[in-house]
Amino acid sequence: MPGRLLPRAFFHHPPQQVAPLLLGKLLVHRTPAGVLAGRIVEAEAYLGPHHDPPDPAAHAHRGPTPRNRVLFGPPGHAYVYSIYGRYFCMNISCEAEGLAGCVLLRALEPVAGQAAMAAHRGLPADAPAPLLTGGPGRLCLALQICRPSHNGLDLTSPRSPLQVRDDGARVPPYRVTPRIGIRHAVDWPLRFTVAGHPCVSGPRGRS
DNA sequence: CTGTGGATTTGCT
DNA sequence: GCAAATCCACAGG
Repeated sequence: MPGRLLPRAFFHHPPQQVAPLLLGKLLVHRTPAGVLAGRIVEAEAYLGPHHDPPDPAAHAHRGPTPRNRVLFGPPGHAYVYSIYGRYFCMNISCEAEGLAGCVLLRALEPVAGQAAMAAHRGLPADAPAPLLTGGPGRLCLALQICRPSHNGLDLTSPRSPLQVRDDGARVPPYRVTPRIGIRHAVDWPLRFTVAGHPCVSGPRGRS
């Protein structure tokens, strides 16, 4: 397994602070069939309901529900939810227990298990990387992350099949933009993208 | 290249 | 009932 497991303290901060630090880190999924891993190149922060002003785009903004309860638990856990009935998206809980900030992982650069990722996505083995993991729904399909199996997993446990690791790569130069695909707070600068990376989602990897 | 609509979970009004 | 942190297929220019 490449690199060092990120400790819980890494996530014990507000999401707008954690999100840019996640750029360049590895999301690693150990499966019975092999390791699937990608480097994070795009992430969005969603603020908890304690924040002033409240973040109307966050799932947690109306308080805990059966779906979002892991956001209100300790930091460093996976929050996986289904969207539009077809796809899954993955977040990492941040801040102290009771504070429901999180970071949505929106795009990865494939690092290990590319052929398996392509198969999971229903694409030929030599499909271009952006089609494998460029987008929040795509990366969950490629890495086989779904609800309920992965929802609530502790990403900082050495025994967890799903981890975030640091292989020593520096945080790359990045841009800050408004978040994608939301209808509220559309101008809040909470999206962090690796500058010019082809796997960043949106038209032509919109910066 | 652009735009449109379908698939069908979850939770709130 | 409907809106939502999406992706894909397909139509038209």
